[in-house]
Amino acid sequence: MFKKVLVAEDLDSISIAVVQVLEELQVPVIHHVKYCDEGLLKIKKALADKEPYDLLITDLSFKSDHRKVNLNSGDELIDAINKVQPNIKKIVFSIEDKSYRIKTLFNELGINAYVSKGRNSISELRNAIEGTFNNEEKILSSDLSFSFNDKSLIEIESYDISILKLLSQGYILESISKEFKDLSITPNGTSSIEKRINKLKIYFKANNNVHLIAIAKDFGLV
Amino acid sequence: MFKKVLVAEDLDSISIAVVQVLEELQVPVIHHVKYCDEGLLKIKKALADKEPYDLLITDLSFKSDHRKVNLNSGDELIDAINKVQPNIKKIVFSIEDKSYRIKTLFNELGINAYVSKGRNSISELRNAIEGTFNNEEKILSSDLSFSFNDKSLIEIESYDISILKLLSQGYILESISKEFKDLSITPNGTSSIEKRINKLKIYFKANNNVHLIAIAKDFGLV
DNA sequence: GTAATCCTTACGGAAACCCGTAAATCGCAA
DNA sequence: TTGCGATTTACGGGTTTCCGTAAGGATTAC
Repeated sequence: MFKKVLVAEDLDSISIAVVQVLEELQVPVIHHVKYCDEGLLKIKKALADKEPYDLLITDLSFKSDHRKVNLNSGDELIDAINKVQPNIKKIVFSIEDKSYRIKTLFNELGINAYVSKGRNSISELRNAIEGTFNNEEKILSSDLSFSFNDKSLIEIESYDISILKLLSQGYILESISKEFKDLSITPNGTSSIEKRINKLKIYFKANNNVHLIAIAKDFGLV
Repeated sequence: MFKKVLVAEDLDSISIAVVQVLEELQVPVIHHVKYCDEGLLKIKKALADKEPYDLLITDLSFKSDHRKVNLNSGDELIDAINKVQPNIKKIVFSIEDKSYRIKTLFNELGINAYVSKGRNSISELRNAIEGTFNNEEKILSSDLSFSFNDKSLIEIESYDISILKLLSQGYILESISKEFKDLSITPNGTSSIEKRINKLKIYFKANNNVHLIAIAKDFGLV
């Protein structure tokens, strides 16, 4: 079993249960942080001491409070860790259940397992830890039923996300066009952007822009 | 201390910790349900058996799964319980931290304490349970700093929420007006609704309707 | 080398919005 | 009843979205 595990989870009510699972699995060294920044520090320190962690279990969303932080989310934490210790095993344990979000975690951040917090997530988490230790690939808790071949949501690319983001910030078509020109993102004609928004509206069955953004928010795209 | 407590919480990772707290407080009977419907059933059963619960601790949001349910949220559960056992003490334990939401829980559903899930929520929860037992009123976990006299968000009433809801569902002004006429909600002229939306835009510093809905979503108003 | 296709951009009219002003209605008190 | 103030509704013009059509440019097929 893993020898040294780091848990990044802000909610104390949840971390208790996670640590319990690790103890049951006889992991000798279990560390727990409530902020992403702390997590990165511990990883770096352990590397410098030549006693690196072999597993990270992290949440995605962290509450913000008075404390000023650099890393705001589990995504950012993983990204930062990948730069210093890319070979560490990574399990994400989060409430998120949108396939779009989860797919990018596997494909872009190279996580080993995803467990969604739910009614039986503790046993799912245990399975994921054991599976990861046995080098299984792309472990998904069983209540998530989407397939990695499902092209439906993966077709929505970062270009679309950018449009949705700007729309949700109150930009009008013309401003988006200008912004894209400044960032040299193409296509950037108002008409092309308009067409793309139209496709999104058809795809999401939205009546208008307002509706579209509401749906995008529900899907966690922005 | 309380004699019989019901915990309604779908995430197993959290309920473990909540039950632990209750055990530490020497509560003799602790029951736990993962669905709101079950919760209501247990309350009714206990009443019929003349052994009613004296405390309810519930989450607000419950994940939906294959199971068909009547009650979808903690709000609905509390509302239903209030109809059969209004005198039961009620503590809400949720991630939600928007003052608007929390105020309505106290004012309209008559809860006794609100604890927001956070980095030290377990001790906060313990305090809330003890405070509720000692008949303290309107207990709020300490990381929530808003005051009940703060008029800023409470001014947004259900009328505004209705408008935002319909907007987020893709309704145009005219449709909203018609809908309000059907439901005999006044004012219902397109112009009045327009004006109200305008106020909301000023209040939330939104550039347009799209922006407004994005903000409303972030605030958890819809 | 030409044609077919796709992608980007442009244009125009109708619908919906945005925003200010003016008229109508309602509640209340003199 | 009358008059006043506040709220609700109506109206109008400018802006943006919405949606179809089409021109220009790049890539691919033949």
